[in-house]
Amino acid sequence: MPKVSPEYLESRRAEILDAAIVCFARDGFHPTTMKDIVRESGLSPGAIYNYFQSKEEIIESIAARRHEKERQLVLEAISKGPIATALDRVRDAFLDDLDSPQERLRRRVSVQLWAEAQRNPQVRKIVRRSFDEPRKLLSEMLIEAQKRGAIAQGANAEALASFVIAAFHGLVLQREWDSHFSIEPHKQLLDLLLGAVAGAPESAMAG
Amino acid sequence: MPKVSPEYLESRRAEILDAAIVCFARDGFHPTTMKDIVRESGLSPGAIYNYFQSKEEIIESIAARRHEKERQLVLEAISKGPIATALDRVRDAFLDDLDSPQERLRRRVSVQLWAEAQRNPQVRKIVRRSFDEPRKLLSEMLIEAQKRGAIAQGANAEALASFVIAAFHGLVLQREWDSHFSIEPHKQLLDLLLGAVAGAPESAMAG
Amino acid sequence: MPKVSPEYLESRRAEILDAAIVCFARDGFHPTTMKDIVRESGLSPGAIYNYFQSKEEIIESIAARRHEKERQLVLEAISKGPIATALDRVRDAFLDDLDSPQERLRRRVSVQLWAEAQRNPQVRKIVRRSFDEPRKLLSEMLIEAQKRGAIAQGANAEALASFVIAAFHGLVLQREWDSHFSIEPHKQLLDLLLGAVAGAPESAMAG
Amino acid sequence: MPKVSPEYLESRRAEILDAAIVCFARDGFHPTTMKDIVRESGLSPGAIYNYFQSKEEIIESIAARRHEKERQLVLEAISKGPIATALDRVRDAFLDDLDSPQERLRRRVSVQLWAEAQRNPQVRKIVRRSFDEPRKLLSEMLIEAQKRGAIAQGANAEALASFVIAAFHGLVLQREWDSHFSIEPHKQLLDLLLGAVAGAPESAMAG
DNA sequence: AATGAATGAGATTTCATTCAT
DNA sequence: CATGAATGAAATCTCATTCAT
Repeated sequence: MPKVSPEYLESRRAEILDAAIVCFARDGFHPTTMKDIVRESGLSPGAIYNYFQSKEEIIESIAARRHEKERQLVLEAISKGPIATALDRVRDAFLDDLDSPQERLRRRVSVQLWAEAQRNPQVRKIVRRSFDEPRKLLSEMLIEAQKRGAIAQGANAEALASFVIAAFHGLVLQREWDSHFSIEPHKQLLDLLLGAVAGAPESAMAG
Repeated sequence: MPKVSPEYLESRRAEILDAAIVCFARDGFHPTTMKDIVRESGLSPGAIYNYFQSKEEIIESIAARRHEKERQLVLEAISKGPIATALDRVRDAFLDDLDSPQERLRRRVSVQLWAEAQRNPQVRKIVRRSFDEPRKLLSEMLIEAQKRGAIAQGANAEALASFVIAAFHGLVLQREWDSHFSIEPHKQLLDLLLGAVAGAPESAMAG
Repeated sequence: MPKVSPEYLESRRAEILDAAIVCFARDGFHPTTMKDIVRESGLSPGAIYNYFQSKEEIIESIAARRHEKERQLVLEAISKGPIATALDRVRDAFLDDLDSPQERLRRRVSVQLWAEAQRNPQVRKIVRRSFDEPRKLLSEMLIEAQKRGAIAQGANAEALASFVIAAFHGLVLQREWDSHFSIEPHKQLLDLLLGAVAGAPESAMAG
Repeated sequence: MPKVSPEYLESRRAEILDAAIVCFARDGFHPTTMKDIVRESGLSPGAIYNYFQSKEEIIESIAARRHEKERQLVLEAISKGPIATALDRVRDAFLDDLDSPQERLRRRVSVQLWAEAQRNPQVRKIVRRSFDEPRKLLSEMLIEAQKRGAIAQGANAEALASFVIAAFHGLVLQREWDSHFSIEPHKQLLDLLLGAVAGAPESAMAG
């Protein structure tokens, strides 16, 4: 099976990552063995090592792909409509797929990545970026909103962006572990908070 | 030859758990070897196995201890002052020690536990409880506040409790991975949210 | 589709062997991978396997080629001049190229072959021949010299041939590993020995 | 099996090295698997790795032990008798055990070490020393002999030492691979050479 | 003839756990 | 109760070789 197209190679890489995600979501990075990934992917060990240098590199590639995916999600949500409702679109983009099985699988792996970031510097770098960049994008958007007067001048845009992201991450966890979880009430609370910020007196919001 | 006091036994167990936490916070559960724990604790492998049946049991004990600790934190915060300011006390109890090094160590292990819950049923049970019980305590308190009229009647107490906890969990992650993190602005946003809930019209809060 | 000249095939084989020698001289037979040889030769794995059935066959071909080369060296040195100075010519033929980089590369592979002969019967056969045949050639030459009276009658021609070869092999090793090595003094010692043998009383040389 | 004596540990190390030597002499370093060593030693893989960090370290330890052994052999031969016959004793010490099966095993491993020195820097260091140090010891002895007038003043002591060692190494190889090998004639040739050096005119021996 | 992706047996090493002392 | 050497199943990764194209 010689000289195949770059697209073929890329799709093989993706296949392997998808198989690995299934395994990692089930068992976590370390208890998952290469044999598990071999079984799930239907390839041979050697084939996998033709595409990735090590298990670590698979994990790091998943982290990178995940990060890129989220960045796109934010960027698209922001750009794909009137600026006034951008935050709503971001909110929906993230919260809505908390219920998609496919996405839950990936969110479980995100939780693994938060844990893995503690020991793997490469993963840590990507996880840091996955916190920093969305916060920056969101907070730029909020500053824009302030300029338009849609949000109180005194509001601390960066903190608000940060807080919204924190809430989202916390909800990811609850989606997994809290037996009473449902999305809708949290959306309303988020809106309530944003509404409150919109009208907040300066003193309440100083950074 | 045996015959030592139960207190001695308990303090030995605690020593081992403390040593394990140091290791787990650094490397995660699975990459940490029993040898690491042996080194950190200064005990021998045999000694450790006299107190715990397995590495899994150490992890589960840490999860249980952690859970119990948090439950106490909520209970104390609620009971140790006027009910009107209980939520403030809970908020402070949790947020303030996000900056204590000792506590950060333990929070890092909490992140590991979220990941581990995916594969270890025993840990999952404890993690579930650590989501459910605090939510229940908080939401009971909020319902109490509603009865007193301190919060709008229409507010969805359970969702609010849940949301506050989600935000806290998200902040634990940011404390670790976001390079711009500081607590204070988030406290203010939390207060803003609670203030908004207190005065919210029923329609905005229907569960 | 095949149909290429035997010369082409032979030159391809030689290319591969040359590339392999570079690798083997650097890393030894077993640590050298086929991938290394692929890289060094610029061919593909499949191409190499069209010329050799296995890595072992490459090693054995190198051994055979090496052996043949040395046999020629002795034969030429002996035949290319007056018999009286044949031994000098052999001596020079072998010692002089101990300083050629090309030849050092090949000598390094000879050392590998000595080691490999321990486990690979085919290589062992060739290595044995590479000890036996030159010894035989040399010793026949010495017997000739005895008949002419150039060497004492009592001299043990076979042992002397053997000893001269031993010294040469030892010098190959020293050339590689002894930091103080230089050829010239050893040539003189060899001459001194041969001179002594020429005039030795029978008693000193009985086989 | 806790807390055993350092002697016990040392003897276990030696056992492992002895088992490894048997395997290495049979198959060479790289084709020998850890499983082979496990089988030969009767220990478990884990046990072996309690004493050596890697297979490489086993090889290096064998090299070091071998080197030390030879150094002792030279030192003892030199010091254990009248200086006038020291060279004879060295000669005998080395040549005589070329026929001992135990020693042949070890010599086979020496050949492996010469090959291995090409790629393993640690082994190379030891092999270099095993060439340099004996040469130095021998040549100091020869210089002493010159001072006493037992050897011609003009003789190049260092080259002679070097040559004698080369011959010995070459004989190690022949012992293994030459089907006609026997020691005795070579001893006589060595003596003849030394005798010739003893009486050589200065011009023939200038370094 | 050439290519190079795929194979899969097998190599080295680790590590949770045991148990003789 | 403590020790730590020993165990051995299993993990990650390699690499000679094949074969569809």
